[in-house]
Amino acid sequence: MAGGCSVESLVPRSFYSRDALVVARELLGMVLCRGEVGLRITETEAYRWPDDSANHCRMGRTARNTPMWGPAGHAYIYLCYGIHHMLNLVTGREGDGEAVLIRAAEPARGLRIVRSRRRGLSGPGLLTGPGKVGAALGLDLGFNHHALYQAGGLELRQGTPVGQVLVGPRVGIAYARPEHRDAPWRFAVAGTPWVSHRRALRLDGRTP
DNA sequence: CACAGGATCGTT
DNA sequence: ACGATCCTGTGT
Repeated sequence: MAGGCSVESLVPRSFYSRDALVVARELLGMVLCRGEVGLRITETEAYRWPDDSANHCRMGRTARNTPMWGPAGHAYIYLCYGIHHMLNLVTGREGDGEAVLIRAAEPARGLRIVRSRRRGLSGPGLLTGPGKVGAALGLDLGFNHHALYQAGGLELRQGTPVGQVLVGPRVGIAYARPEHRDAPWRFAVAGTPWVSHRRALRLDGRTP
């Protein structure tokens, strides 16, 4: 009906069925759509399997992390600090516990609605942070397990190519083992203010 | 710009 | 108890 996002093609299921590191990088520039709102992804983090002590799946299967063990292309959403709904996209092979966290985006469509869901704010502070992205999309736990490759509800659509890519360590995982805490598994679009914790990022050696 | 503290609740 | 966080207030 009202979905002006549909001019871009849906990202197919096969896109997600690869290593979280590959998917995290390629998600940059793609557009998350829900109703009138479209958000162009500018920052992601990969949570890998099996060797990642920062992963919610590190302790094995629990009620919360159930979606991460399922098929790729579905949403894993969890409540952080009792307040924020964090959006992850499940990646890899079914039975692996891996996903990509969407950490930041820039508004592509529906800025009015985004601002209304974000206290009327303007500028990069609107969408630079995973809790902010969840709020801007109006997400809650009802979107857990949702298939992003199907039209309707929450969708991922093809966007515009990105230029150079920034890489750096993931945020908020000080508890992880050093080799995982310091691993450059965070990715961001270079040259845009719509990215969080930019200080810890550097230009990636091998960018197009 | 940097840092401290509170909010708030499902998960472990 | 503790978060893959955010916002506000205070100080440089």
